[in-house]
Amino acid sequence: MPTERTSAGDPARTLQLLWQDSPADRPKGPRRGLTVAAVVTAATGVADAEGLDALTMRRVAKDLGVVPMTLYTYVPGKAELLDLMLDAAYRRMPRADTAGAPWRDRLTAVAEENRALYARHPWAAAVSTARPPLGPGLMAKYEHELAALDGLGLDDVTLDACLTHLLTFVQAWARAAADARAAEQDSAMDDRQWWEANGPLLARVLDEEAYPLAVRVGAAAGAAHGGAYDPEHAYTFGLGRVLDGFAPLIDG
Amino acid sequence: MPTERTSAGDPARTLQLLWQDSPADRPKGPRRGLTVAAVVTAATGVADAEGLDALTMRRVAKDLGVVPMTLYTYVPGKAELLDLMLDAAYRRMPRADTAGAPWRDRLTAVAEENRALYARHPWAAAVSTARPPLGPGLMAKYEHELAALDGLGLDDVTLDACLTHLLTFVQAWARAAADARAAEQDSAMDDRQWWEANGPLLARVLDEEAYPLAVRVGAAAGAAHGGAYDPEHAYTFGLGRVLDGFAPLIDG
DNA sequence: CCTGTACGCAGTACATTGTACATCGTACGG
DNA sequence: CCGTACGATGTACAATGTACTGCGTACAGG
Repeated sequence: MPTERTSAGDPARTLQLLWQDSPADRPKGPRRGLTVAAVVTAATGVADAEGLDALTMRRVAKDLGVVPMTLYTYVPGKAELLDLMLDAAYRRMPRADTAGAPWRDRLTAVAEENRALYARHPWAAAVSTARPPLGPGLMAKYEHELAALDGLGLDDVTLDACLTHLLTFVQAWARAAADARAAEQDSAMDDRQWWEANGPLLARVLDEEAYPLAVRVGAAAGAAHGGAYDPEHAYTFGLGRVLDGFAPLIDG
Repeated sequence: MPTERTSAGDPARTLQLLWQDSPADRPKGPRRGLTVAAVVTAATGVADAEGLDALTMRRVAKDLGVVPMTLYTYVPGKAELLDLMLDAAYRRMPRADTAGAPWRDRLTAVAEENRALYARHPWAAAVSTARPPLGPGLMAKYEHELAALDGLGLDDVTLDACLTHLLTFVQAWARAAADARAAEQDSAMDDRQWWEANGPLLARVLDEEAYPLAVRVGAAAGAAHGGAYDPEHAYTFGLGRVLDGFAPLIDG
């Protein structure tokens, strides 16, 4: 099961698809029953509703009423389809204009936009973008987010590093939240039930003398969040730390 | 391809394996040719050398000179095997004693220990620990890392949140670094070659008027790191931001 | 109008995965 | 000395991405 990754296909073909470089309709042959956009939309629908694991070529084809192999006349393969899905998702992101606002508000807005992206498309958090899909969606997103950090006195390299750091935090958080939801679904146990199932067993082997801090802090954290992982708290706390981490660079 | 996840199996059985609750040898039947530890070691070796994708039950069995199904007499399934692998890796982590050192040094040491873990076991970064393997390795790790943050005036809930934030950063960084390496291997192109392949094609469609910041900052960042993603810089910069983010909470 | 050809669509097929199931053989307790 | 419990084996299945092979369609040139 390879990790899902963008830009795993042929660069030229992928870029052509991303920028729709060839609107030149082929006159020969039977009429096309679908469009690339329709395939991307269907695939996104599957991934949104049932996760990346459920995103199979067979499933997308079924939703479109065609046989699996038909998809391959629109898209070179699953890797390129993922690129198209992600760039399209980027393209659809709302981009609030926060020009003139304090920098913390501007960066908070960027974080929120990304959080909303992952809320709408949880699968997007799981995709590795070591080599991003170089499409119009990513470009618009990058330009917009750089603007939120521009003019604060940071040099370009630091500016890029700050943006990467912020986006890495939001993505890591989204992954953790999605993983928690997935674990809950797969095990048919919520966090509380899971701890209730493990706690007594763990207590039998766990030497409280050996792990005093773990027991004390673990209990406190568990009690504070109702015994469960609390994504909301992790996000709020983490974003605060990230912004405080930027302050020395920006405020001087 | 489900996301790799810990604690996906039966809690009771998993905990028993993790804590080796039943050293009671069964007298009946043929002698056991292997041990659970041998299976875990072999599996870790495969994952270390060739990544999680290459970690298949067949492959581990082959390395051990047995038929795939034999593994199932030692381990309930692949999910539990992953738990054992991860907890064992946690158990083997060196834990430096930094008592008395300044808090930044102590947290830097924790970060370094985790970075070393992911350097030795890149697959560990990819495993979701939404529900961690509750074994002796994790407990020792948790206790040790809490100690690095204890006594700084943080309440227990904040202490736990800070540790989570730090570990999330290191893991996210390790994932990015591993993804970059994997992309390089799979595509047989390093970052520079990839950009050389995509750059000219991208230039044809990319309107520089439309994305001035992206072009400017992208060029600057690319030039600074030799045209490639620079994990070392991302780690150093990111860890600095994380620690600066804690400063207001700790230094007051 | 007619026909050749290029191309969209469909069906079959294969390698790879985790693991359920049934079978076989071993070696200790009585 | 032998029954039985249990470890090891081999076969089998469902799901996946996608290569390959046809089949039929519909436009271009005559």
